[in-house]
Amino acid sequence: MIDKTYQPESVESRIYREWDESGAFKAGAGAKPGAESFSIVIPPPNVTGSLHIGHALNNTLQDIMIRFERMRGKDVLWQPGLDHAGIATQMIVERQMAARQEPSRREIGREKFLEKVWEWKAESGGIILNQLRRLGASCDWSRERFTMDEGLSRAVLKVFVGLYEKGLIYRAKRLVNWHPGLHTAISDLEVENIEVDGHMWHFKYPLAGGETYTYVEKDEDGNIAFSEERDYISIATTRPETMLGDGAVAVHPSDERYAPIVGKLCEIPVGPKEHRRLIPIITDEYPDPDFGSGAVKITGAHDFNDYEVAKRGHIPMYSLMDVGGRMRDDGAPYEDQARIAMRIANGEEDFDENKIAAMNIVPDEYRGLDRFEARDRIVADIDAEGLMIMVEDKKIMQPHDEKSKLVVIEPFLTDQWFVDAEVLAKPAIASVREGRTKFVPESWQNTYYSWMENIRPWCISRQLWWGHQIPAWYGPDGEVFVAHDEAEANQKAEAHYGNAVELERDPDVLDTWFSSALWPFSTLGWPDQTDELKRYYPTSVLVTGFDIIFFWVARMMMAALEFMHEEPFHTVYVHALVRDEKGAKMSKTKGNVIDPLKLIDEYGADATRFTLAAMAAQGRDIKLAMSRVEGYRNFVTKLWNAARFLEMNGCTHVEGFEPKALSQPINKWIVGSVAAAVSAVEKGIDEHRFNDAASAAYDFVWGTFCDWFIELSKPVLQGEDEAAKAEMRGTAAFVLDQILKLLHPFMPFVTEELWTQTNSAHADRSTMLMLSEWPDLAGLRDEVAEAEINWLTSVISGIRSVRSEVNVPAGAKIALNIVGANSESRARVEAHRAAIERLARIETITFAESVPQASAQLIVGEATYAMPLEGVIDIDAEMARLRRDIEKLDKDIVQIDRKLSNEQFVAKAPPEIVEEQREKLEGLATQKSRVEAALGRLG
RNA sequence: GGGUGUGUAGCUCAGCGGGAGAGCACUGCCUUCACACGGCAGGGGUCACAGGUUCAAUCCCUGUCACACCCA
Repeated sequence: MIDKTYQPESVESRIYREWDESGAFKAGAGAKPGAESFSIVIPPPNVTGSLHIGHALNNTLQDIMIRFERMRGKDVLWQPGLDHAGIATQMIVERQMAARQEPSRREIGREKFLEKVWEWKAESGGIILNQLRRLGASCDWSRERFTMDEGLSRAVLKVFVGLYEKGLIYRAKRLVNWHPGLHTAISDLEVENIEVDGHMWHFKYPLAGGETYTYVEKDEDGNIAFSEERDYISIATTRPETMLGDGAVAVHPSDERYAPIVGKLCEIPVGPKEHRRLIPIITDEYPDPDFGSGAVKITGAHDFNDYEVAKRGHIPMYSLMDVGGRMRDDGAPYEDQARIAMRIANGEEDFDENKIAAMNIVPDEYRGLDRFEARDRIVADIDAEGLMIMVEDKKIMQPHDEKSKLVVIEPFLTDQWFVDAEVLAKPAIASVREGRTKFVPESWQNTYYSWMENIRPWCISRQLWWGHQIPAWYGPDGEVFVAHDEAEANQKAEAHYGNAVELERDPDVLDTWFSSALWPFSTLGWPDQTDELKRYYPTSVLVTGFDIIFFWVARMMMAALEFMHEEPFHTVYVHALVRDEKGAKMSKTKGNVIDPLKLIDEYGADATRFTLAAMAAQGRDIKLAMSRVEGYRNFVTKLWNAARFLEMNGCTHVEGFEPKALSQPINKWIVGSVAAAVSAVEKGIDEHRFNDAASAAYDFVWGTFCDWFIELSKPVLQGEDEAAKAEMRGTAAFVLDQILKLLHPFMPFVTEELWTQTNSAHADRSTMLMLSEWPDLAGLRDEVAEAEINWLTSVISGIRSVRSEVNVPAGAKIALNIVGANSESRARVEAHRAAIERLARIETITFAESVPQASAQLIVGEATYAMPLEGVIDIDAEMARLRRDIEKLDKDIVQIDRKLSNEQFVAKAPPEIVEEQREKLEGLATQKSRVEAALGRLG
């Protein structure tokens, strides 16, 4: 006996365990012999992560496709796993060590520290994978992979060495984004520019030797608007502390205001007076003459734009800060260094990158200060000297670390490893251009192109310990040997030097995304040519949010094309971002996060999944409203109760049930309808229109099966005709089975539970629902039966509507007189007499010659359905109702009439459209005359 | 500043060249033997605004306004 109510919390974990223990999640489970493969690699969640609503959506959609294709008999693999999240994980473990007052990682050393990280991973890492289980995700857990696994690490090594040997990975001193809190480089993508309140300071940079010039500003017509003698050039900056590292002042070559002083020297107005550095005034295309004073300071080591200018102009790039963002406190005293810098500025001394890097030109009084404290001191010192022109309050874009959004990122000149992404991007762009990989919705390809076409070198080294250590060894003279392991490096070194030397391995690790980029093939065993690689690569579809198109999708495309020579997936389905009800992005700080686990606790995993699927319309964000979740929870209950009804009415499976051999129109109609619903769901999932698929299933189950079929079945099931009863019971059981299959990809738990509970003598329960075959119901549509049931539902709805509008008490049974019915309608009435009586609350049905006095009247087709309601009926209300009907019909008639009397329409519109309109007009006119006649009988 | 997307019922959203739809909310009626997490019936919209293309525009084009996101 099916329980009175469905309790998701008591069912879900048990069913999940049963699936798992039976091996139903395993790659290829349920596949038909020789089936084509269908594979998805999960976007590997972060090992430190926990399930948020975006994951819930992402994985629900994947699971829908996976379960659907598995039931269709394909050879399915859903590959799960985790990435190692270099920065986040290392931070968590370090924080934990600090909290326990244990020695720091530097004190215990790299090896011991990594042991601790692995311990942490074993204990508390990957919580999210268990949370995915609660959602019902049917991944092949036996194949779980981790980016730091031995196998995946081998893939990383092979890719690194391979790219290095092709010259696509190189080491260079470049300006990178530096995280002063973590002391590591990060990639461009890990930086978020945030608008903050800042200042723009305007300073005087005095000309060398007290020289002067006439500064002239002209208006648009070329007339002199302003003119004065100056002994300085005005420079504006938002980061005064970087002035210390200026290598030049640049103006635009066309800027006439500064033409007299180009090539001269000016003084950086900070530091001990007697040793102030002089820097040249140069021209470059970069300064915008209309912005500020038109002159900009060039600090190559601390600004990305300046870096380019400095490279072009061979301007020295002085590094000012240490790895923690403090002003440098190393090297020789300022006085010595400034002297050398002066000779360089005067062209008296040559310089190279390394020589400049070794110099510390921070004046002694600022050394060791935090960058922001140094800023305050420098501003105060310049102001005290009277060289500050003004300070503006200004909104400035400040780079922050993308994760915490708290630490200000500094451009920092260091030696790092880079991938030459430009070369790798070319084939990856072509793959999408030429349609081998498609984005759904298509518009996301533009995002992909714009990123890929302007791609910059990818900084892949991180100054961390947790991650894949870079396979590069340095000889005593700094010569680099990139190799798969130390032995190979030693061989290479020996070949290079002619004798064995001591090598030192690069201490840095690779960006986590470097290993994630290999995910679609490294998880399948590459670099080994495994059976799985052959079966499941390339994967079928990648499901992801737009926010990692750059981080991940683009990089997987590049890596796969380079090493597999084939795209990693045919389709990239980009799903929506889940927002709160008001459309705001969910964030912990705003406190508007919806925890999917709480949703599952409260409404069940099925309702949670169904909601996400039903709202996953392409190209639009999801604003998640609780009322929707509640609505779909009700849907789960509805299904449950429908199954209970069938059970209570003996609707069990019939041996050898054949849906094509039914005799009763209701049964023919419902099997045809479920077939249509199955097609609609298939189409929706195939086209990644999950909301269409979900609503097709919902509408059929609730609106057709429950609201009509079950109601229409009651008179039969409770009647005397045993043959009709038997056919209906078999049909009902059959249709319920189809419904369970149809809904299973969306609502796996409740459907699996009902599949078990509706087991009976002749039911096909040879497998669990999860591994059962997807319905094949071709050829079940029956238009004759459909027309008949449509007629029946129109008559019943019509009568109900009339009753309600003329205020017939809901419980009152009334008489029905049918006038003017043709033989078809008469036959239909006879066939469905019991249903009409029951569902429309009719006492007796009779065929009459004329409409009785004081009747409410309904027109369906050619016949009039009269309800004599002498004494009960409100004649005025009935007349008003009929007049309203006529008015409505009139409005439609006028509209179509206008169309048809337009010669242009008749001449130019397609003939079938014109014909359709004519037929519609005719139908409306007939209907109108009948309603008018009905009205006439009352008046 | 550049780009992308979105403005449709009170709310959340489908539809996207030929009759304006769903869920929730709302109104009325119904404790009818699957389900009140229910049933039946109903009200509610110049489809942001202004032009244009078309026989025909919520849908295509242009512009305006508003909002959101991405990139500088």
